[in-house]
Amino acid sequence: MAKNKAAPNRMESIVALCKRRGFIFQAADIYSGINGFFDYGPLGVEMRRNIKDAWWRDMVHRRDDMVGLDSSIITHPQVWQSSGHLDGFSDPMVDCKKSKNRYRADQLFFAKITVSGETLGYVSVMESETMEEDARKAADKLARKAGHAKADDFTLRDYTEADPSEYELIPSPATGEPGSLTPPRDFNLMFQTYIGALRDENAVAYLRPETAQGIFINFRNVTDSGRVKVPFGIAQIGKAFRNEINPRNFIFRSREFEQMEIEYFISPDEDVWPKIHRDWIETRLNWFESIGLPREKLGEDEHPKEKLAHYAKACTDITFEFPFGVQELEGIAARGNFDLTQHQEGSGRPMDYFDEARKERYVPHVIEPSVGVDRIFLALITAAYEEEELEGDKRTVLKLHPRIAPIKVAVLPLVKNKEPLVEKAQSLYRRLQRRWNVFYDASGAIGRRYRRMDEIGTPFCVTVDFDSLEDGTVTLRDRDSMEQKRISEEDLLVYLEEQIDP
RNA sequence: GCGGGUGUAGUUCAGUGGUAGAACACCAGCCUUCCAAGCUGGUUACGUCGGUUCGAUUCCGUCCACCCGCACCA
Repeated sequence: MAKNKAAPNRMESIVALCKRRGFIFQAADIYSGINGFFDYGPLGVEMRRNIKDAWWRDMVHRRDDMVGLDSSIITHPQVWQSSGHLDGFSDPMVDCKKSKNRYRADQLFFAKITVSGETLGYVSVMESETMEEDARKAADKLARKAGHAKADDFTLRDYTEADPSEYELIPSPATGEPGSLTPPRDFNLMFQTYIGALRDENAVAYLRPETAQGIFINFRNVTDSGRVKVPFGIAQIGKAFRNEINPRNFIFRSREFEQMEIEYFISPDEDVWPKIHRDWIETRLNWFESIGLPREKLGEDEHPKEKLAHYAKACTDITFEFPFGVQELEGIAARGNFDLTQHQEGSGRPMDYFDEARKERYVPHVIEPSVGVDRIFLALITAAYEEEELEGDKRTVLKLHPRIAPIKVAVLPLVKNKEPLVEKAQSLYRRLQRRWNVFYDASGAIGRRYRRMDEIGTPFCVTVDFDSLEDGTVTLRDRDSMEQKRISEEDLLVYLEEQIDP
């Protein structure tokens, strides 16, 4: 993972641009901010919508085998019990302040060592096959130091069972010295909340850490109410929340983010999933390319078998070369029928599907393409950002795809103190505004206005000048090439439609 | 969460134990017949709380946030 030396500066410039032009703000920055949360400004919200709309249109509307869903954010706790998130997301951790090592508290074992009832101290070992012997050796060593042959028998307990008074006395496995271990701290990655006005412990619920489970728990609702037939997919766009231990890299890893997930249900035959898995990888790569991510910055990272969850058949990440390194953009997992089976057991409701063609029942398997809106946003904006040198002049430009750009067209009267120009420009502006998010700007020199639009990624500028009053043509200026051509209003509309709504 | 660094207009930077200036940006007006640079005027800042002090943006501490490493990332 080669790191670009200029990367930090590039990231800083992009973050500054996002703030300056109203794409992304630090959340609650008037109160000095809140770590891991972001607010999207007037341009950011447009771009976000464009990403989601493009995804929904291409993955749902333009396919025959997909339907949508919007499930609730606050979710029944049993959903997370069944899915495994409740257990998997809440490991208490212990830090050694001296060695800077971090341990899972339930994997760190300790014992109080005594000889004839007299306390000598504590020993600690990491969970392993030989931990009993290791602890015995350490205990006897402690005993010999104190002039005894052998320590009393002892029982190992894990660190979560330690009494708070013992934290100071248990040695760190790294240093062998006590006093450097912190109390076990819960790293519960799910946001907890309470349903109802009273804080009743029985009313605990969770903000979803992923949208996918909302799809699984509605599987029967969708198959019972729609006319879907395997293979088919359910798509969902929505916010998800994770208590990331350390959010980093701007919006790349944040605590509140938005996912676009698909659960694509397929037959359980073993020869089926590899091809469909592969198809989805290709579909998604092509989609990324279609919205303006350069192919050479996209990559595939296939998880090795031994790193997969026990139920998973395969998982391939689509990666992207961010300024801070190559990172995961989308995960495409073949999850077998683990989730439906879990919910079938957890809820007691059948999750099987009757395949009319095959005249048999089965619990479908699933391919899960899962991507973050915010990560796509960051990928797009970092890929689009350019600082160009133009004959001693500098131009900052966001080369965003017209489909993604927050403002599609700027309408500019060449000068603003000539009434007929302003009138004509405004009427064109009103006309385009019915269709797209467009912008009218009359202030300042024309070149300055072009550059302002470059910086926020507006792909087209249309300038109304004195010839426009004579023959009805306008100047169309292209953001990337900076070239201009004259075009009639009617041709302009056709051209813009082709470019903006492919 | 640990270690290091940082925190002054929107941005990039000055500066001082006696409460601050610039450039660019932005807004208004004038000018302007196609690529940021004209004229006039204007808005905007010492992250937070506390301590020391007659007085703190400045010194000290706390918290918050950001950046860089490490760890973490089901």
